[in-house]
Amino acid sequence: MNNEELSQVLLDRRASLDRLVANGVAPFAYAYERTHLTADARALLPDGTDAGPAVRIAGRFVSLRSKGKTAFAHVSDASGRLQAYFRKDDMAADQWAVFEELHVGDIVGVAGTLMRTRTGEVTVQCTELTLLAKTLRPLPFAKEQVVDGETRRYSGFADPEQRYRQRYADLAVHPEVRANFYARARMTSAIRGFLDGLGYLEVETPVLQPLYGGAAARPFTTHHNALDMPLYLRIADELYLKRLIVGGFDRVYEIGHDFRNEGIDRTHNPEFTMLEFYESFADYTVMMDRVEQLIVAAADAVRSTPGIDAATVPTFATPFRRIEWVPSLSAGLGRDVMSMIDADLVTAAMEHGVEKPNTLSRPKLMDELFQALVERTITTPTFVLDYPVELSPLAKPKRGMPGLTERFELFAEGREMANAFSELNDPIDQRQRFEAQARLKAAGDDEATGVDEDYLRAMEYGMPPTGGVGIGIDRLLMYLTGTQHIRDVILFPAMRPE
RNA sequence: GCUCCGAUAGCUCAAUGGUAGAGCAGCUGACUCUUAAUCAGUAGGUUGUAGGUUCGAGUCCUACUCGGAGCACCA
Repeated sequence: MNNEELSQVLLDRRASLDRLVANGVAPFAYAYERTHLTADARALLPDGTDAGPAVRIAGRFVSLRSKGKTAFAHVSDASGRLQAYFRKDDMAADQWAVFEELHVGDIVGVAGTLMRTRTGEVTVQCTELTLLAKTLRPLPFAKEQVVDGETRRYSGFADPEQRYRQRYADLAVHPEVRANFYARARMTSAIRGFLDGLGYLEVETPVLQPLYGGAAARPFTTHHNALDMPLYLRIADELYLKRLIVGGFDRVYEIGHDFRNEGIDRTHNPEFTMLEFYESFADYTVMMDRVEQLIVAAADAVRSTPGIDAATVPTFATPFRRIEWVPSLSAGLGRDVMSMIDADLVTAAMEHGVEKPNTLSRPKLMDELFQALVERTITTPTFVLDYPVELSPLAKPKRGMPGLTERFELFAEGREMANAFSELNDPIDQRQRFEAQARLKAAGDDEATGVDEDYLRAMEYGMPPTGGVGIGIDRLLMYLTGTQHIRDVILFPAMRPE
């Protein structure tokens, strides 16, 4: 890009850079030895004290108020922000000359002693200033004012498109956005700690798979050149994790990305983070306990994250409410769903706003009705138990209830939070389920999966009774932080190219 | 994929079909405890892209691009 294409503000920044270089200042430093994070430095000056020790802090100028021969700025780092005070008489002439070239957004090191201003704010009185990185493009910092304890922003960085496309700028100017991602890391760390504490082994399984399975979804396809074969990006981790159960790792989990080639909206990103965990010798009732404890641990981790409003994070009474799929759907319909003929289900589906019900299979119809009549009404965390076998090709049959499986889903705020079952470990039954799926696929259902012969071979070697759970990490964090858009919990959400 | 809404200065936003503006940021100057600092001055634009209507288009029409909301899809 030549200078004629740059806007005036960008040209001004480059001119400032040129002046610094002409005066022998290196505008992009290699390192800075800081002694304190800003939050730790502030803690060195307790209430009632007006003078403190020398500190060296480093960060970005997020505000700058020049009064001629003095100036105040706020320096922001990962821990927060701290005011710095610059006074011409306290600084070497060449240092003051550097200061006069600085802009909001510049990254600096500030060395000086802690003081308290007339208005009571803890401040570093700068004696040595080091430019660490010159900003050549203005960051859209908002003016801020604290009114009644609340920070009000004026003319901030508000365009959602630009905030997602330039997440670096969004993060740089919005500490509360950074807080969401600190919360995300703390949450996954707490989940790992919880599972590790139970003796689970964290593993990694293939993302590129010759067959996709473990869920009903359209996959992304790709091609391996050397092998000259199609590969699919996984839609679930499930079938590989259960191969590991066969292999003798009796408690395994994976946190990783799944990929589904579907629409993008408030709750869907084409790649998203899934937690799956499998436990030998456990059935789905054990897994309900695990899920309850895991979600409580995740919520505690989010609640304790600095910058997160703890009052907005849900608290939970355990055990969670438990309802059964068939009776709750029958209650919603006002009649026994299992005795309804298909035509009656179509009629009921139309009454409840299901689109084109006559194109749907019986299990899909029932599922649509369940979503409309039951799922959307669930607010507090609730386990829904025992789904029809047609909807659950990988789950064990329900003991004493033909046609149902030992499966539960956890719902909260109308959204699915977890899906789990007593895993099917009978290879003969599993083959029949796969073949039913293969018939659906042959009939044009591109979400149905085929027969995974290798998985069946593994199961034939003997798979212990196993309980398994899948939890969407992004949606769990959305629920715990009260965010409405999945883009707010994913650092770089999918966007069309600019 | 469908419907509606939107795109104007670095940022946030104005502008009956009739000379494209403001605040902040920038630049120049004043100001040695400020905090949306203040004050004075100044500069900054192919109005998302391409066509069309019109004496004249930021504004009206068409198509396209990108985004938002909703719908569809997503067990």
